[in-house]
Amino acid sequence: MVEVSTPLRDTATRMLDVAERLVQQRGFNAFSYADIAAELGVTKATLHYHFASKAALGSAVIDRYALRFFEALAAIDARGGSAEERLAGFVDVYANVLRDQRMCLCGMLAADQLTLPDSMKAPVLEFFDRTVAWVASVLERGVADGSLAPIGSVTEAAKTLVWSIEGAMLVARAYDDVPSFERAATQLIQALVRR
Amino acid sequence: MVEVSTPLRDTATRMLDVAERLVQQRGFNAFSYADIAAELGVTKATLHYHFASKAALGSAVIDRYALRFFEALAAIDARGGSAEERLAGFVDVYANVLRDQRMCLCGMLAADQLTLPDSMKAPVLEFFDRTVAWVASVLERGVADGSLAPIGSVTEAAKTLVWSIEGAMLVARAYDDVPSFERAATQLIQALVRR
DNA sequence: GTCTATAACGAGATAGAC
DNA sequence: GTCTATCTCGTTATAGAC
Repeated sequence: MVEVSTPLRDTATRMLDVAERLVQQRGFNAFSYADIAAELGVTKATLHYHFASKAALGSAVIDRYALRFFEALAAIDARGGSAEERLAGFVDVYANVLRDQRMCLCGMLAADQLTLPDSMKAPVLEFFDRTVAWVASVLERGVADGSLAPIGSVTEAAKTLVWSIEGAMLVARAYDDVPSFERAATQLIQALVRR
Repeated sequence: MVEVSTPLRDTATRMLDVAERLVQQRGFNAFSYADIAAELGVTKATLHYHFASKAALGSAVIDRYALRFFEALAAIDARGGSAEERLAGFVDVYANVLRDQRMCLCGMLAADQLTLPDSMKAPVLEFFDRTVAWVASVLERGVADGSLAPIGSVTEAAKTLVWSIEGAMLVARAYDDVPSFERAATQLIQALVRR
């Protein structure tokens, strides 16, 4: 029997929710335990019980974000569709984050890279490695069926697309201009389509 | 007669130098007056004499950075050359910043946008507006002589290029991988070349 | 123009009661 | 699991001597 009096999300989970949003909106160095505590209506000491240090909290935020992100990419694959449709789905994952006035978590952490706790540095790069690998797999499919014609190697083209989308997201968010992000992303994909 | 005993750069200028580098490397929220004071061998109080607040310092950093950046773009124009050559020169400006392990100042501040002092927010967006306008002028030239064939409008293509280069720079810096930045930028430009 | 000294506050983190 | 209370340190900023 499920305990019905259990809150929908426990404190640790709600803490991750708030921390994730604050990192995406403000960066790792521009939020504090006090910010989260105020929002959740608990004390800072409570938060330290769940995540002893800010570094531990940050690592947990990355882990959960990456888990969900790559689940979303797997869902795109599961849906099937052409390479071009999959790339559109990929862009839509980013657009949905941006609509929430958030930057990609790892794009934000890339900006903070030099000041991050050591334990957080590698996971950020792994996120990009895996993302580029997924996009490369989509480009492979498009090259195989003749629908896509990237300029350099598939891996280089994937890297260019992912890194570029991060930049479009970064600047579009500063303008609070989601449509411009979508136009830029569409242009980047069109550059890969055989014409 | 020039005063020869004058230091090569006065304190205010050296302060701007250090602050600029720290913003580009660490972000606006991850450096302090104490960091600059330690590096220059003066006290924090001395720094507050030159720039009363961190917001004033930040604004001065943006102003000087923008001045130099658009001088560099003007120099590219003065040199003449094809649209493609001018875009290569544009990318080289960014690559030289990246070689110093720095992010574009305004790209970094775009990440910090939500937490910036109000006085710094508009200048960051103006930097991007002006940069896109310059790139658009180069694309116009390329379209006019038939060497370039951007996918959408010239302005949209310029926006895509500038925002994408910011992202390539952001992620490449996290990897400390300048060659990958240059390959990505080359691909972005190639996508604009008539083939 | 630079200094010493300090104010006023917020950060991350811990001890120990409940 | 959450609280109160506290520690230590770093932050921006100012007053006033030199």
